Amino acid sequence: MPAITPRPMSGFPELLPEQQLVFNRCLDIVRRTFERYGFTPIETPAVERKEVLTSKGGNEKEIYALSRLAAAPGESAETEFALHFDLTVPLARYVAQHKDKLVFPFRRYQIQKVWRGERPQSGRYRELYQCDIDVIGRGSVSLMADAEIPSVIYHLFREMDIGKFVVRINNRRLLQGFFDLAGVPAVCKTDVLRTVDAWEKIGRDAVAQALVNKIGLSETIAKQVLEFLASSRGKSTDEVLSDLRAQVADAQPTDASPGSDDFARGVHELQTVIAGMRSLGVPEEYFELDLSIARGLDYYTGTVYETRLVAHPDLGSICSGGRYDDLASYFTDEKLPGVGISIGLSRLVLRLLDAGVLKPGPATPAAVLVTTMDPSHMQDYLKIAAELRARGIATEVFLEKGRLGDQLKYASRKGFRFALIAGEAEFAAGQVKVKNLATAVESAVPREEVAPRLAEMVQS
RNA sequence: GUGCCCAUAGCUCAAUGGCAGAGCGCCUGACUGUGGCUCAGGAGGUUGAGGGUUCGAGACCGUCUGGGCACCCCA
Repeated sequence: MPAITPRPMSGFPELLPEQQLVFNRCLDIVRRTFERYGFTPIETPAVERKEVLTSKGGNEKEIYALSRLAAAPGESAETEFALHFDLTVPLARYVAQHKDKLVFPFRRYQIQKVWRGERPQSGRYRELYQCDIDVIGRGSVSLMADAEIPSVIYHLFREMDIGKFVVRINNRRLLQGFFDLAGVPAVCKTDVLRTVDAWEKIGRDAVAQALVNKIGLSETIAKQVLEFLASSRGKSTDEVLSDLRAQVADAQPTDASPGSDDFARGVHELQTVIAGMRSLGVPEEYFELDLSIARGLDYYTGTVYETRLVAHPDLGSICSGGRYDDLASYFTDEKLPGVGISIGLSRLVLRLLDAGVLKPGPATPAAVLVTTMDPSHMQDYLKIAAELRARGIATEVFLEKGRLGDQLKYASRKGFRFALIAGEAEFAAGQVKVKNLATAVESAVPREEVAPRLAEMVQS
């Protein structure tokens, strides 16, 4: 009997090799796309000081702290560190700490695991990968950065081949301005945004009820808010924009409704960002102006994004973010505005594997298995493998003893595309047999041409 | 933290309170120079744990542990 029975740890996903390869391919696409837009990588420690992590009023119950298993007498096993639960807080600390050495606008990407001490459920993990990009300015950041972000997302998910998706976009300033104009009390605006954000989940009627009963809006104002938020449904982007411009013209700024400035500015921002997205090549059918997108987090001040898979709305938002006025107010007095987005890659890839949208392939990164039918020729097998690797062909040599049948079985189970077979007969003839494992077709190749020929075959 | 549901072989699941099983997977052989297919065989279980009811519990009852789902929050 073994001393310890291995058990899965709920919320800490781990993958089989064929799944891990799919996951890593997605990671590669994310990284390549980020770099194609000039985002530069950074990595921060898995832990931060507790004071840093709790600075934004993060939910302390969901933060894992670091402690030692034992402490010397009189010492505490506690440490001042805890695991980061997102990458935004560490980024804020990092930028504030290094701002005099960084070049602004600072465009960084960060792909790391984060930890959340919550009860796991489907698609909710306690350890997960986040992939973040942000553009951070000193004092200001161009609105065109807001347009670049959805372009990155578009190209990234297209390459990942995960089916049709829609980046939904809105502007918080516009919403805030509208709320002012509609007479929503200032203290309620955050609550209204949060409630509105649940529209998709609980439906229009429930939102209406919550606005009146929980937040205390008057029936009239609640109705006005709801009608506005729903007014983008089923309309083209340009229709919504022209409706909004008409409303800007109607809204006369008064002391009673100071929001008209914000409203007008929000509409203008949205318009500018959408024009930028179009120039960057985001097709019309992959984005959507949706006035009901609010995002629950309160630090967003302008553009906000959410991305959904059309065929899998149950996944929720697979990628979301927005613009904020001040990234690091807890760590520096200097104003550092920015815009960014975060992809929850663990949720995305694991759920897509589960749903069969992404299909696991081979359980090996190698394309070729060199079989070793005749151990007395082991040195030849190793040389062939070295030649293949020198040409960049991922190659494994079957190093154990085994019948050829067993070696081919190993090859097909692991999903190699080609097996090289050579025994006494082939060596005598100066040849090597290349077997395509999918088609079972074998071809004899002169020994010295093996590497170039396979390079071609692996390509196609 | 609150509520609901679940726990039998590696996986998916059967078994009226009466001998713990099937399919898939895995291993071996048919096959010492050819994988997938087929056939034959094999391994694998303290029925999550420990109590109670009973002549008898995988099943019924309560306790613990683990897991899933919803709320909360968010990726």
